[in-house]
Amino acid sequence: MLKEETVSHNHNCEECPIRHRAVCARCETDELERLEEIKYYRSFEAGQTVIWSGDKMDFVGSVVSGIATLTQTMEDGRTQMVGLLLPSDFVGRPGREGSAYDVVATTDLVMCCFRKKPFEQMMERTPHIAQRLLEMTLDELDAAREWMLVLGRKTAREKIASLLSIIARRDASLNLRPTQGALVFDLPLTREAMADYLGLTLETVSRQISALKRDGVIHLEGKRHVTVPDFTRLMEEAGDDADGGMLA
Amino acid sequence: MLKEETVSHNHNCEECPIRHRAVCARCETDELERLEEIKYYRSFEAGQTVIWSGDKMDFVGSVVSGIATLTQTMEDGRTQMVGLLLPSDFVGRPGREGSAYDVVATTDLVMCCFRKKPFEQMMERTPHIAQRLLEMTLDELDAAREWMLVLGRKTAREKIASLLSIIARRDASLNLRPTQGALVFDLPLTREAMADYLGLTLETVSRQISALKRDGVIHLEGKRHVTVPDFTRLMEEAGDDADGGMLA
DNA sequence: TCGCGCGCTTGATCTGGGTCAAGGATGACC
DNA sequence: GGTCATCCTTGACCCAGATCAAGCGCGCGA
Repeated sequence: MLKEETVSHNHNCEECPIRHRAVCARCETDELERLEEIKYYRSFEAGQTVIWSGDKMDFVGSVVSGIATLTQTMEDGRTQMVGLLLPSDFVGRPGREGSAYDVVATTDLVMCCFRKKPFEQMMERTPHIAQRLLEMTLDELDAAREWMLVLGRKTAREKIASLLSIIARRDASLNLRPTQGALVFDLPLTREAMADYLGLTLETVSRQISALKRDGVIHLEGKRHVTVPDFTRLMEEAGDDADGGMLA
Repeated sequence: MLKEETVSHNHNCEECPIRHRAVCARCETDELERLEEIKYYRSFEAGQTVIWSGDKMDFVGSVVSGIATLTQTMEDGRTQMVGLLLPSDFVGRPGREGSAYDVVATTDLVMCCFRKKPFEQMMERTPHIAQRLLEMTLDELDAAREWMLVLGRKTAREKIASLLSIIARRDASLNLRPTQGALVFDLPLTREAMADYLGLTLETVSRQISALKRDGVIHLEGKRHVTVPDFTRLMEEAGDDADGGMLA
């Protein structure tokens, strides 16, 4: 099967693409040097599982490139995605042995990993890291709570529109593309993964995407390439205040 | 209308009932003394709003006694509860001006508050506070993600059972009541509040509670007083692994 | 003691999204 | 170029939970 590969040649932190957004964002040069000593890269192919729920995790790390998902599964197979990990997002929890979720690479994925023990020790000595991690965790908590509203109270159509607007927004902020005019991006998820994120079935996802296309809210090229001619319209379809800060 | 009251006589941190679970759990005596200088108590009556979403928050704090809820509301009135605040839980976010949610007291409530600015400054100088806050935030994130599974994938009956088991568990851990045998507790929420937590209507909540009663999973005295004769049975009804750690 | 309101229950009916089922498109590999 | 698998779409039907509606019971204020 697909074999995971540990990349040996260390990249330089200073020119890391996620340098300014990851856990290490606030670190000084000397702190970076110490981090560099305990870091290593790992690559995963699309579809590979990074960690299984319950497995012992001996590392924490950041997504450098690619996309991963955090999912929870019930005994009977029902699954719910509980997080979408984009570049700069943090994986793992200091101070906990096992992973609470399945982490799966949905695209080819590169992660910058730190061995957990040394990282935890560094955290104690390096407030910049703990501060940044707290800030990131609070942001994730906000995102999770926003998602609770989506899951609990929105219609299927609103759910799809919400997901599209989140992906569009994240994509735009990552690529620093100007927001005016049409937004264009690729869906990083299959219909099934979207369904798992939204608490729907893949059939409903497909139908609602078709409906949004029919109504001119989005435009599709192939199955994955999306154009949003009017972002405000999409926000309305999502049931959000149309003012919601475009610049995260 | 109900008037909020600022309690002036400061209680002593050392003998505070939430001393060992709140943000200050890790603080040394001297750190507590400094906290004590910037702290004050506020009381709210059942039904009062502590903060409105969007309002400027000039404090953060801990729930000392009573219960509050965190809710989000859409323009058309649909509302979703995104958090249940029990004694020792933290309210507010360092490093952010406004509140993202409505915070409402559902029972009479006492909070231990800190002015935000001084608290933020103390956090920088007192790693014990930041560490504890990170730990608590990570726990809340786990809870939010567990709730995403409930909202996205569980049936109405499973949702009710999940809520009951959470309340039972929290109640048991708070009151250090032994878990063996029947669990007994009072529901701190109206049917409507439960519906808002679970992404259901209050009618469905009522019907499912009646059904669980009819099936002997729970026993009701009045509308709020619940007896759970067999906790394992309740966990099964919730769709959870029956092993899920009883001792949080 | 009465009456009123709030929180709750229960019934009847409707409907959004799930389920089951049948293909269609695309791309990898032989 | 054909086969196969994966991902996606669309249709027909069904059901869990929403919606609409009526009424109960308890606590509180007059």
